[in-house]
Amino acid sequence: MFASSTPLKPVFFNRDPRQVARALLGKLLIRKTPRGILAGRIVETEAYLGEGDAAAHSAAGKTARNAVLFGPPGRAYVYFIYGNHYCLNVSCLPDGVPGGVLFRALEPVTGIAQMAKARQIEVEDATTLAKISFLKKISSGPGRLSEALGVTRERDNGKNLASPRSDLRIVDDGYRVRRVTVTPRIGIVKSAEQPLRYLIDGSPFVSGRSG
DNA sequence: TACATGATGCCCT
DNA sequence: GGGCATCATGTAG
Repeated sequence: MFASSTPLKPVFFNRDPRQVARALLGKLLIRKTPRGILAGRIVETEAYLGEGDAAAHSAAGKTARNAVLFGPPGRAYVYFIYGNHYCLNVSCLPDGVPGGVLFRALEPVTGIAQMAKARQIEVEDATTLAKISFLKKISSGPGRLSEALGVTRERDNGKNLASPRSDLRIVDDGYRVRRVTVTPRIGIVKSAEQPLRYLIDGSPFVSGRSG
């Protein structure tokens, strides 16, 4: 499966987070597990600029927690928040320059039953798997998609998402995004007015109530 | 060592 | 549309 897919190269991430956030829409985020492949199409992202962006974790300088954001591009930055949830980001820009993109929502593509199980969502019968209302519950939100793919800081922080050998990686399967919507970011206070949230226009799988 | 806070999601209304 | 669980991290003292 995904035989025609091309793994993204590290250079893909070696640029401004705004460019990366937009370019990541439509790509596949893939997790290899002993039980099978899990995959989702990226439909919503947010850019965090590092320097000059008060909302970014890197704003106050490099610490043990956020060191990945300051490292080489294409690495997973995972953090724990609100005592409940993990959030997955990817580092951008060259080694030494902070910046990243937060993955906010995926459209489930492969391993849907396994992802639903990880999310503790019940599958009543076979027809459930095709319902949009069901699919939307699996990975429409940063904490949700992390739980669906089993992403934790302990397992995945610092992992190279651009390596074909990695069990967590991003590939291009040739899907073309028709139209992109840009809005302010979600759930932040500082620098909340900047339009740095990117969505595939019309996708029912983005986070939030309306879609 | 203590404390405030947060790039959220769920449940209830 | 709003309350709340729950804890790692950073900063102040």
